[in-house]
Amino acid sequence: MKPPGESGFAFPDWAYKPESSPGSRQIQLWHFILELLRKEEYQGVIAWQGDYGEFVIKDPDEVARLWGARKCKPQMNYDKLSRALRYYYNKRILHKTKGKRFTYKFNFNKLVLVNYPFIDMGSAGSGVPQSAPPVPTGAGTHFRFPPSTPSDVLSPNEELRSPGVFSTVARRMARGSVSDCSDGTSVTSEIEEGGGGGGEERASGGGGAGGPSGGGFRSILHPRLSHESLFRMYGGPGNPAHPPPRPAPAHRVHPDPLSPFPVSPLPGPGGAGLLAPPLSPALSMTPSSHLPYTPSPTLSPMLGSHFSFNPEDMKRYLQAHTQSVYNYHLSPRAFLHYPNIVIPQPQRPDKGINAAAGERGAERPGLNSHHSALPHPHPHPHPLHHPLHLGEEPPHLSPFKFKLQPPPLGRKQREAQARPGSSSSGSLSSASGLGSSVSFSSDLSSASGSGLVSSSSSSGSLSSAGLPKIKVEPISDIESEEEVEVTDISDEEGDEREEDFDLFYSQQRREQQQPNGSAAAPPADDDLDEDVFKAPAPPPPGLPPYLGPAGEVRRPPVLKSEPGEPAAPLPASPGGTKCIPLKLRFKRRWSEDQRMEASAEESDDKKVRAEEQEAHRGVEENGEGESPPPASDCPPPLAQRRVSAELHRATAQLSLENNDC
DNA sequence: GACGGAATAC
DNA sequence: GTATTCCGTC
Repeated sequence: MKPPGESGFAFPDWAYKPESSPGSRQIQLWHFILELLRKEEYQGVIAWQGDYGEFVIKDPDEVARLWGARKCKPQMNYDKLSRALRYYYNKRILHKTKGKRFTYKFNFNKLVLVNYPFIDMGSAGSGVPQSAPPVPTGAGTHFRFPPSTPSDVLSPNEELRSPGVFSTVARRMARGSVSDCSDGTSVTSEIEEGGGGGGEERASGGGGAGGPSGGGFRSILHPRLSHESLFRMYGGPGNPAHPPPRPAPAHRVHPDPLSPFPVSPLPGPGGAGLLAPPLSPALSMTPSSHLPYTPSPTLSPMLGSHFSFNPEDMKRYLQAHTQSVYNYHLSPRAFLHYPNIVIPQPQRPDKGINAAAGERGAERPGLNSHHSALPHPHPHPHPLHHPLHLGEEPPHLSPFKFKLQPPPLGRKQREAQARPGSSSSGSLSSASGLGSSVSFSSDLSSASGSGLVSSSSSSGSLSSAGLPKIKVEPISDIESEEEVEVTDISDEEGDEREEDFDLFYSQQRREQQQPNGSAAAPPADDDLDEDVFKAPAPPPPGLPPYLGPAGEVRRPPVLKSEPGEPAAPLPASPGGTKCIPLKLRFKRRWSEDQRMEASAEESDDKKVRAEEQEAHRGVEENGEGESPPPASDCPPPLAQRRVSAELHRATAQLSLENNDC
């Protein structure tokens, strides 16, 4: 009905996109496996089995042969293929089901996050019970991982038998799966991009199955896509097939309207049904330990049916997983890859975040304490978690300031504070390291996006990726919970987890433990983090605080609790006995001035920021002239002039004062 | 059968 | 980076 480009995309493009598998220009083995798995004709050689995500290779040789054919490796055999599969263990894409021959299991967690970085989980503030209802996949059940369209989801009837769920492209791919090198491969590699090719629907495809979908996946693949794209793609819960690009929807940010869930993130008592999304086996793949959740087959209408890469499913899946993942110590790092991922924001004003909830280990199954795992450390209603849009974001669309959130606490701090019950008083609301950590990561992006991070004179590193220099690793221990049967990745996992936590916490600690931090505070002592979190590090000496007057913005209210004024170590009063460094004095003064001005003028953010930057620039020059200013925006002449004047005045004054010391 | 190191190809 | 190939080990 529709041109391939727009019609059902069933099989996510990324599965075949080179970009999705760096280093590999062809279909990846796991893609291939999935492909076979979903095709009835191959049920005889490979099929889903047992647990969710678990499959068995009934005919290793045949599978190998097929794989070999696809890859033009006639010499392929199960031994080799299995080697390849084993490599997936490390990547956590797969693991072996021990004790069962030729039986492996997908780790969809990994797959999803890795391949759906664009998925916005913002609406996930809602509460998807982390305990996803298991999908009863009886033997032979169709667990359609990849191929599925919204229509599938919406029409359970069809789902179980429509092989046609494959999009045209997918189908072609499918064909390719069995084709020999002669043409299959080439076709494969070509069409994937095209999407424009004619549609040859082979299997029962025909009309409905491939049904309309919300635009191509392709379009949203870009890691830096904005919410618009995302939501456009989703088409909103109500209308999955929403093709028309909406003009910069105002609700793009965590639009409740788009949330498939009720306003309240909390699964009301017994409200489970509502909260139970058609989760994929993915979740249950790691049912293990932490989640003594009770399977409730009745939860979702589609539950038993299938899980697919359908955006809806994926979204739900991710949301759910996000929740669970936090409880299970998902590595924040995983999210660092994807600034666009907006972690669910509980935004629940109430709350005492017993965040510790999110704490490792002790999970209360049915509970939603996990929400508190993602608390917004800031009281502000501000959607600080605004995903990074970098330059792409029209100014008018970004009514939010980007603020860096308190960096993560260090391990010690964490232990001290985030401990169970983590007194940590409301202040570090965060308690829940993870939640914050995540938001932190996204904030990082923001910061960098604002040009506040890159600084270092350097090239346009900013533009290149828009991402802060964060050392990211492909690993995503999304799975802190491994099944018993899972292969041994335990140690590595644990370590990573630790690390991840540290990453986050140490950042916070840095900020928190350095009352005297703002001005001086080079990354100081934080062990392992430095190399990982380059960007968020406290504003380098030469850099202006993120925004706003130094005194205000820099230190998040939550941290404010004690003696920790930025310039803290120094007497609050200018006339203090101590000798305040020129720089600091200036800063303070400047802040004051700014504040006054601000109140008087209500100048907008941008301006202030610019001014501030200017100011600091001035400081640098006057003072120790440390690092070059972020070659960023050019402040409005007006402001600049004013700033300049102000600067001079203040500087002079300060100089005088300084002499007293 | 399963695992994983090492070298290598792409 | 993702396989493929070999191969030794359990």
